[in-house]
Amino acid sequence: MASATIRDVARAADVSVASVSRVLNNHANVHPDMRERVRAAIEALGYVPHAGARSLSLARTQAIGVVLPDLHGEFFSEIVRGMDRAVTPAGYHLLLSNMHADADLAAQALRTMRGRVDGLIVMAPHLTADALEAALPRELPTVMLNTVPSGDRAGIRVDNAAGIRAAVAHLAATGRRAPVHIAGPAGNVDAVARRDAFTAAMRDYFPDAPVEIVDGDFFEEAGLAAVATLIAAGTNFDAIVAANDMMAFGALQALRDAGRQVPAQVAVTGFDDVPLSRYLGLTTAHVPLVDMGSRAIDRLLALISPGAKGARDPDLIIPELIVRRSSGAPETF
Amino acid sequence: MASATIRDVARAADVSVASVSRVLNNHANVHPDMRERVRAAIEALGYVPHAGARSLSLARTQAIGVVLPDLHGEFFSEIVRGMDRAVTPAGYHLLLSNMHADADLAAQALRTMRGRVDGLIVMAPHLTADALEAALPRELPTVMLNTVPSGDRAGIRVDNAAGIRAAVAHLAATGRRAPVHIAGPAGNVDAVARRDAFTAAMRDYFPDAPVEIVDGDFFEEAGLAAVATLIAAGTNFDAIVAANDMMAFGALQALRDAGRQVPAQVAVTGFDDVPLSRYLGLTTAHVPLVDMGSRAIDRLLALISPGAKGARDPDLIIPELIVRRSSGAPETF
DNA sequence: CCGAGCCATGTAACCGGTTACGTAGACCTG
DNA sequence: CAGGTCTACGTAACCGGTTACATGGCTCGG
Repeated sequence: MASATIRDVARAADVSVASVSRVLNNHANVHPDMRERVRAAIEALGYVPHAGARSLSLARTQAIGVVLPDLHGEFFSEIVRGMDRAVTPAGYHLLLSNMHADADLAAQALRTMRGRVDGLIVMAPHLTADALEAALPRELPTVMLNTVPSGDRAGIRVDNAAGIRAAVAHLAATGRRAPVHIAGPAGNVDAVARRDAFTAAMRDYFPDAPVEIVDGDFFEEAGLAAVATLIAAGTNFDAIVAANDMMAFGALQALRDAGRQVPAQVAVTGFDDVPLSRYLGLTTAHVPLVDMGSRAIDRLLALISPGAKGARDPDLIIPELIVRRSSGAPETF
Repeated sequence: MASATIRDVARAADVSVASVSRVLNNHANVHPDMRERVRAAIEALGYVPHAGARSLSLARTQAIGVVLPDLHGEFFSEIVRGMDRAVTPAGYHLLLSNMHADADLAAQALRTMRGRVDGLIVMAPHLTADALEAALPRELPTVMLNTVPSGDRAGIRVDNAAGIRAAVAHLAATGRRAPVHIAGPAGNVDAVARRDAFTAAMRDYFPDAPVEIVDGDFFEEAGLAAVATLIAAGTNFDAIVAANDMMAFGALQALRDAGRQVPAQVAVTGFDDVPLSRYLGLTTAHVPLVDMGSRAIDRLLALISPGAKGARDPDLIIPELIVRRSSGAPETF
């Protein structure tokens, strides 16, 4: 009861496999009679071409690999959604794979993509350029998302510094005195860039205030813990610049639990603008996540087939600060 | 500059391709010397096995296909996350594909999976059993998620009736008088089941109240529109049972905009318990989305390789009502 | 010292498609 | 009517792996 192959069809229609293939792929110079015979045989046998075999022969899989740190949280799902949007109309599929923190496992994950996909989208904010370059297959078109630029690879990145700077500027403009930063994990490029940007922006906008930074890990719980730490230490602060939205949510909750009014006593800002932020009224640096996903795919497809690639989107995405009620804007939701 | 093949490695190590293959797959009876020679050649050439070719030969792709209506909203991302969790440790990949509403396109999407994946997870609450059965490849192990049961296919489903009934019972127990339902799209199995369940539950818990149902489509905007409709029509209601969370969110917003107090004047319940619900304090029928994804994969993997399949999870998931502040519980968030 | 048995390895067929090349016949042209 | 084109189709090689089977050398028991 194994599936019919192209040879079965050829036999049933009493023609050669080449002819069946020609019919399948709408080649020119096929006699209508034969086309009909083949069509009938295909129908009768319920034949469906074997994509794997086709890929091997054509050296094109019509699939593109997506390698992400993990699928946790809205951040990644939004990006994947954007990719899916762009990939489907182009007739490609998305092959998901998550890349673990460990560099060796990451390399492993990338290797298994060989012969499975036509191109790669890699998001590895937690790997060093060297580790990544060592792991990336040289021959595969690749687009990097929010990853240290490596060699001459194509990439799309968010201007972390601009986002943080906008948040700090906004806090200064609205009369805050002592912002603190909840940072992301140490090994993460984005986290580091945001942390550094915070320090720099503080020098510019709050030259007299001390630069207070609490460590976090991009998860909600870290936001909770950070606020607890600040309060326990008696730190003086009236604004929190979280390195991402999830930690900002944790901070909001902790502040509420501690009885501190937001935004009256403390303003809170995030980074990314995941969908949740709109609902919770979080001021945040908006990153067009869905768009980033689509763009990455578009770039990759252009790389794969250098035909009609349209206008090329910029490599650097400048986040725009969306002011919501967590930083004192009038209630809008 | 094309990638090295196994024959290149064989030539470089001066052995046969069979031997290289044996080394690659850790077969028994390979002399250590040869193993070393081959290893060296692999290293020198930077050889990486071609997964596509391997798949063709072994008739196993180590990939499983996931066919979803679309990737919009947290509902699907959570499920995919669960799948990803389960699939990675098993050494499989996830191949995403979205299935359009149109039955022909859906069939098309399913066909292109042939020879690409070892099994299929199909979520098609919007297709009829016939259309689906016609489109599904017969030879491919398949698990259906929230889809009309078709033939003898394995499937995992949510007990829609139980979820709605629990919500209605809760509203009755907390003294509500006139609940209304915001239904999902007409062609959707889940939506229909929930709608019917609402009617049935109303008969049991509110025998004297009229059964009021407004049409929706599972999107947030429909929730907004539904409330607008109800208010415009002057309908008397003090509770809203939305067919899913997103519409409940829309309803919450519309109620707030209209100046109606939640939960004092109107209670609101949802269905699914997407992550957002916890943040917004929405009472809802909790569906273990991540879990459902993992389970579906586990079931499928068991189907693919009938070895040590462990305890089999139940096919029917009974949602548990999580009471939050939207229906009058004390504020917990 | 011979044959059985085992070990390490090579040869070649196979997985299921695509396609370069060859060819037989139809048609045209001078 | 010979020779050239064009059309429709078949033969077989190829994509890059895996593996059944064959083979040659070794060890060992009788």
